[in-house]
Amino acid sequence: MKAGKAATPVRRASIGARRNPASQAAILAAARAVLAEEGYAGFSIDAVSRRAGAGKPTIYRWWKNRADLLMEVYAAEKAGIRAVPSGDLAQDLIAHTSALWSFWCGTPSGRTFRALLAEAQSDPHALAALREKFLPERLQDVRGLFTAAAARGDIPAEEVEARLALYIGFNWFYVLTDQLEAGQASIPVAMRLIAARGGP
Amino acid sequence: MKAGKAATPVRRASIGARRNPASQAAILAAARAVLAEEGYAGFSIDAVSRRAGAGKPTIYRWWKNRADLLMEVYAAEKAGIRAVPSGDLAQDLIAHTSALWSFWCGTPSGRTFRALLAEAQSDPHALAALREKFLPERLQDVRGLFTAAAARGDIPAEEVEARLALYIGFNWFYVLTDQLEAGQASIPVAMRLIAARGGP
DNA sequence: TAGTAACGAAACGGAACGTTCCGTTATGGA
DNA sequence: TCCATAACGGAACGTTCCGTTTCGTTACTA
Repeated sequence: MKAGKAATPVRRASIGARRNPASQAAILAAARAVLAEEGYAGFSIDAVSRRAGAGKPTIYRWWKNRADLLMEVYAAEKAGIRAVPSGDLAQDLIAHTSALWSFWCGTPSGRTFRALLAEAQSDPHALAALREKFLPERLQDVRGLFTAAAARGDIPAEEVEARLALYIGFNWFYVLTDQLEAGQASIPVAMRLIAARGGP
Repeated sequence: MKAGKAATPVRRASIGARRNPASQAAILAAARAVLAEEGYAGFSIDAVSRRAGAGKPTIYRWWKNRADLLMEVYAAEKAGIRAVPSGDLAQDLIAHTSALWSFWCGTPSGRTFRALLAEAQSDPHALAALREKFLPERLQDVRGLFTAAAARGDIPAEEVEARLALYIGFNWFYVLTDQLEAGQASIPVAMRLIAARGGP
């Protein structure tokens, strides 16, 4: 058996004068598989095309570039990590971070996310999409934790942005250096600092 | 005049059976210029080779790959940002961060650093070099700020790693999203949180 | 003086990009 | 019922870049 051959070498013929959702699904699954097995280094449109048994034009019919495809691969996996404020910001942040890191380690999503950040460094359009669409959507929940804490008076409202930046950066540092496993002990300490009350 | 033509189209002939330091310097300067003008997207060995008037084998004679060259470009610029603990961790961090962001904005180094992080996402060797050599060297000073604060008893010694991670990530988030200009207001707030005393 | 090795230039094979053709397929409007 | 339409997979396009090899030239070094 050839290494890397998918369980779905099925080709999909045309279904007429409209796009075939089965092709979109097959391409997404193939992209996910390639990222899981090869990482960003092995992620190419050609590789995804071969793996999916799909033509490259079909890929570009659904997504306008690599970054676009990567974002949808990530979004398709980002399952049920919801964050509902409990009244204790530090505990909420610890729980959410643990869940996020498990998600990043237990699925191809950590690699997908790293690929996404890398892609944004060479493609200005990808960076804009990351900043203006992807991140706001993905950070909606965790931002809610901070605004809820500010509404309770636990943290100053004008410090939400800085604390959110601390939170995001903390996660990025560990995922980008591939140190999620070793860094778990830092989570509670860091989250308590981010969630610290303002005044003395 | 052609856009992007350097001020040094000088070719350097052989100086005998030994490597010519002038070639190394010209290549570094060309790499810096390409990164400044084109960013990571336009940074290729071919582009640097053309710009420097040097052959590609000469580049690979001095550096073993792109990441290696990028790291030296960064190191060659990282001039005199020294951090000496003053006795107030928060103030030290604020001062150091302001200097770092000015350095990243006022030179090609911000772009170089982004390129370096991107490169490390697709090249395992680059990631290892980043983690085990580049970062420890670059972070020596700022780590010293934290250990000095711990020695004074201002922060717990066992929290140095987590606080350092918060610090690094904070900077990475703003540089990777190209938001250094807009994010300056967050610096004092974030640094005070990172430097907060432990106990109540 | 003969040997050696770096120099710039050019070309290599391989991979990937994003696009363009091709013949096939099946829908949906006339 | 028929036919224009458009997506399908596949192949090939031209371009760019990688890292390496080959070449004639240059000038130290032993």
